[in-house]
Amino acid sequence: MTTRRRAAPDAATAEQVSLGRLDHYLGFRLRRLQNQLSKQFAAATALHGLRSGLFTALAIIEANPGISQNRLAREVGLDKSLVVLILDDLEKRGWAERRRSAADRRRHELGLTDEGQRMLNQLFESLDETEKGVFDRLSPDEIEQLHQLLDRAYSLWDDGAK
Amino acid sequence: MTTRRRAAPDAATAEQVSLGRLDHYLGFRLRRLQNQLSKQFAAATALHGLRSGLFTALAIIEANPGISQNRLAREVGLDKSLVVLILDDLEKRGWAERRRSAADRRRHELGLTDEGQRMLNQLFESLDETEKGVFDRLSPDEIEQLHQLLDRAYSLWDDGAK
DNA sequence: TATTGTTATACTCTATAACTATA
DNA sequence: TATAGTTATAGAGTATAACAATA
Repeated sequence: MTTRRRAAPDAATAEQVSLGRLDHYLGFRLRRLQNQLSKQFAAATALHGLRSGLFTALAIIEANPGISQNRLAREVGLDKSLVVLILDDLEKRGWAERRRSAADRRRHELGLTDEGQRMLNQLFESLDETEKGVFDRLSPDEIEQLHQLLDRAYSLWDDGAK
Repeated sequence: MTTRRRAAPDAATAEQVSLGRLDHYLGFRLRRLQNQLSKQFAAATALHGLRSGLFTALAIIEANPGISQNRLAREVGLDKSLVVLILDDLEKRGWAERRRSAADRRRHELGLTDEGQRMLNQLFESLDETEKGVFDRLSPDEIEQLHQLLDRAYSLWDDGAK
């Protein structure tokens, strides 16, 4: 087991701080790595000042043109009232549009503008570079392994709830 | 590649929503899995109403008895003013104590109470069960693989910053 | 009556800066 | 002058409930 950051058991006064039992949990390592990744991505896209959830919303709309705000909310795991704010933001930027549905006039059908599509492509490029940087030390095989392990671990809990 | 949640490309009206390009990024899978994990853990410990950062702080104090608030802050990646609130909370619960340092009277030396130690043990048991549940489908070998891959990917960015 | 989107409200989380007491 | 801890404030992020329009 790798213990790079591990110091002596009670080295509170020394330079290194021990992680103790935390170091043996996947949850901790998952969070730690994901934090690094999202900080890197936020830094790479800082000039746009993207609010949280905005990038994901953009990507889901791209993959599901015409999706309603309600379904989008469920998919990103946010309340529909939050999605209203995200859509307000996206429309203000000119990256997405609400179109009243002809079939069900309560709904909005969501879509990207050309500008939004260009931005999304650009954001995915930033994400590509970020991930390339962070996962530098892993071989393509190992990255694929990681994908599969994460996917299998998650699929158990895909209960469609919330 | 596993595509369990993948629907037809533009199936906005069908039951399944496509994740589109997101599905090909480790950042997305990391976040998704980590969300599940932390929701499960929060649910398992809901009766205590633990504020965010409290569990981690407790674990770091256990592993580094006598640590200062400043070092704790750096280790958990929060501002020292946040750590004040967490310590207030921990003391109110009777789980941790601040003791004025004799060597440097500006500092507090942090430590767990017996009650805090018992609680932490109990919380780690909950975490054990949570992880056991979530990573049910992975073999011990695969779990160890996951540990190592996550650890190696992270260590690149262990720059001690912030 | 139920659902989609909206608004209002409040609560948590976090960052920043100013303050105090010690060094 | 610098550091450890504290306080106050403000800004995000999020959840909840009430509401209007439509089904």
